[in-house]
Amino acid sequence: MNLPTAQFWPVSDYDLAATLECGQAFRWVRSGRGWESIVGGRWARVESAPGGLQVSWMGSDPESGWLRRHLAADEALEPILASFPDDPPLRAAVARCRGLRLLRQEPWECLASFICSSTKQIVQIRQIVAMMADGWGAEVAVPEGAVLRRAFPTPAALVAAGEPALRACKLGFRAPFLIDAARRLEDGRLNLEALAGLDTPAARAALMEIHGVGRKIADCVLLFAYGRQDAFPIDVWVRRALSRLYFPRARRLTAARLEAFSQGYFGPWAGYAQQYLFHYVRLEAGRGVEA
DNA sequence: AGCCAGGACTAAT
DNA sequence: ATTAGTCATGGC
Repeated sequence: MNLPTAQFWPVSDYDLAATLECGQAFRWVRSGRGWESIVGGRWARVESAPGGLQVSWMGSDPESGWLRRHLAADEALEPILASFPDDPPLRAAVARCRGLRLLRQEPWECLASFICSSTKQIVQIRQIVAMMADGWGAEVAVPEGAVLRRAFPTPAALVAAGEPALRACKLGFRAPFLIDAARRLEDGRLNLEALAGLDTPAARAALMEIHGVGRKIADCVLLFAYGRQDAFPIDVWVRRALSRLYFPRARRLTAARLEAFSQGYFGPWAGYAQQYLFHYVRLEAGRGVEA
């Protein structure tokens, strides 16, 4: 009954550590030699194995599409990497981060997490998300000894929790932003499912109606939850990467300049290229990836 | 101890 | 149309 289903997936070019700890998602936690998380309200675990991934999830349903989709395990990485511009920065990033995949996240969890992310370190974002799940996430079935046992809280649960309770989770000034987002989903002013049917600029504009969601956070959601490769989040690290690697002697780089460059230069998998650059410069910065 | 973090908003130039 | 100040909190 309360037993997980296990499968081996043959997959090449999959670096779990890079994928799960590169700051695109915040709920995958180490569990022995692998990682576990709650994905779409279901407990899951993944571990690297010779020639692929050893995965398990809670329940007896052998249907694994939801987990394959989340982990992007069916995506061929080779053509993606081959599409990158052949320049020194990306060659170095691919050499260092090969096997990094973009996950396909639940839109609400992704949106809520990145609302919490502004001027926070990745390790802190993980803590905040964990506290919110512990506080208001629904219990899910998990195997014995599991590290995680609660789903990410629903919008209604966070509205009910209220701003003071969210501030107690160290959200600070982001607490009212998160509640604004949750209310918009509750009353239908924002429909995350409908965003899938909009083009990227329209979907971005819809997300940016939320107080506390600007261009960068909107692009994170578009890329990490909707797979929009024309979304290119530029945070402090990517800004540094772009300016150092591609504009080494520009004195003053405006956001508009960097955005224009990122839109034209990186090709059909620009979002992927962005994450390779992000992870690469953080690794180079020295223990940039949190413990 | 001080600087910085996967920013965004508002008000003042 | 750009720029400065502000917001909260903690890792390093």
